[in-house]
Amino acid sequence: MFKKVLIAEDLDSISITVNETLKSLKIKEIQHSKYCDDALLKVKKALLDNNPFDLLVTDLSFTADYRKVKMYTAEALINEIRKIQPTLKIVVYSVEDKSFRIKALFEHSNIDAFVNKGRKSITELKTAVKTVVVEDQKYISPQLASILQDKVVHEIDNFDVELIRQLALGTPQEEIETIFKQLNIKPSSKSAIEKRLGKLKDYFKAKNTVHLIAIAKDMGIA
Amino acid sequence: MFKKVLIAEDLDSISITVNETLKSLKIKEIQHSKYCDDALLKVKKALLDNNPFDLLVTDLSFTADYRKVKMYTAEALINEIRKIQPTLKIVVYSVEDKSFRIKALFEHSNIDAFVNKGRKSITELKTAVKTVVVEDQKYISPQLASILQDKVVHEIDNFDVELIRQLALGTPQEEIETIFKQLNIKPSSKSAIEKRLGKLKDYFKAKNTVHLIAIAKDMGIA
DNA sequence: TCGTGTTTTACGGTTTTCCGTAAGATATAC
DNA sequence: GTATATCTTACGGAAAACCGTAAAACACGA
Repeated sequence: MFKKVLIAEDLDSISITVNETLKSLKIKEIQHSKYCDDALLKVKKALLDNNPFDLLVTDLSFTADYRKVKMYTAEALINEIRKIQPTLKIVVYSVEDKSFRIKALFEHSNIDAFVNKGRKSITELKTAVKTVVVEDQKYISPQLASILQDKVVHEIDNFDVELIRQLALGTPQEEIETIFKQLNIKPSSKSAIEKRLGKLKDYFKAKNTVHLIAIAKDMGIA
Repeated sequence: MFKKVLIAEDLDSISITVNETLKSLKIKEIQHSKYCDDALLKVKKALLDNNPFDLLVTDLSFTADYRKVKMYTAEALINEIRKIQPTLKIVVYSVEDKSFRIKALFEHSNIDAFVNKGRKSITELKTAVKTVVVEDQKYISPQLASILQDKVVHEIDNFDVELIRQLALGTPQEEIETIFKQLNIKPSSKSAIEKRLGKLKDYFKAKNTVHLIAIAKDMGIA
């Protein structure tokens, strides 16, 4: 089928099964990293050795532990990888079901597949790998397919995310104005912030700002 | 070692490994449920058959899918189980690391062990099972042991939790007053609510209410 | 029953947020 | 260059949240 695959997954109970699954697909060489930083190193090394990986199967979030690392999310890892090996096929295998994050993965990180860890995800994972590698097409778990059409998600941009992040940090709106001016984020006026906040509350049907942040937290924004 | 174990875990990629792990501990009978509702039925059935389970190994959160079920969390499942088989040994195996939720499991649901899904959790899981069954003692993953001493968590009571829950739902403070009166929660005056809110902000070092709710969400309250 | 301490409620003033309106700035088309 | 639409900022009043103080209610022992 194809030769060299890297698994990035911190949970031992999952990586064992993923490993077995890939073996069953007759993959010759399987490597494994428990940390994003490790994974990046392996991708680099393989490139230098002129024997690059064909596929990366990665989790989305990596828990922190005693080891000091730079990257804690697949988004960060993929960003780095795309700089050195933009064509590497990437399958994300995660429990995450927040539309915002998944949509961004396809649109900004250019991943090839997203498989939702679930009750029958091993079969899905096999299908995803085949779809990506053999058919050279994209794949997303059927139960999540609809979110790619989700309009709301499309309408949130970096400004919104940064605004929500600041609010969640407890920054009062007046201070956000000065912070935005410092960071050169436009618009930055108090009025513009209030206005955008109002729109966000509309989108998410939030009764007030507190409610909005609670919703955003649940969706994985901020 | 001991005979009959039930695994409640919705992710196939994990349940396979847990199953193998328990097998390696020479357990004779292993059953498995992908839904809380199923798990409860199996526990009931085993009791009726006069051949009850000795141990439950369960995940904490179960994802929703097309199937309509009553329970989505181990807390709900354990509550029901405790009514019919209060002495069943319970090991929770979860990625959850929110101090509030874990502490409540030990204090209110009377679980025997909590193992944090992580990079070396399979070994931990084995230790936990042995500790609980052979030594008849409690077990918690070492990296989480400190949270059981966490003072802050101790100081929040039901009133605080309900208050935080309402705020996260976007209920304005004035409405919370009437809701509390309806639910017969005391105190209920606007002033009392404001006062307690102020204390919570102190405890959690929150700059304002929005910040407080963001922190509470991170801790697993509400 | 009274006194004392604690909890709960009431009230008022200040700050922050909310929301509409309008003026100013910028971009685009003609 | 001018008209038109859109985006950004400015302003002001209303609502909500914030915070301190004091009165009222309650709890409990003497």
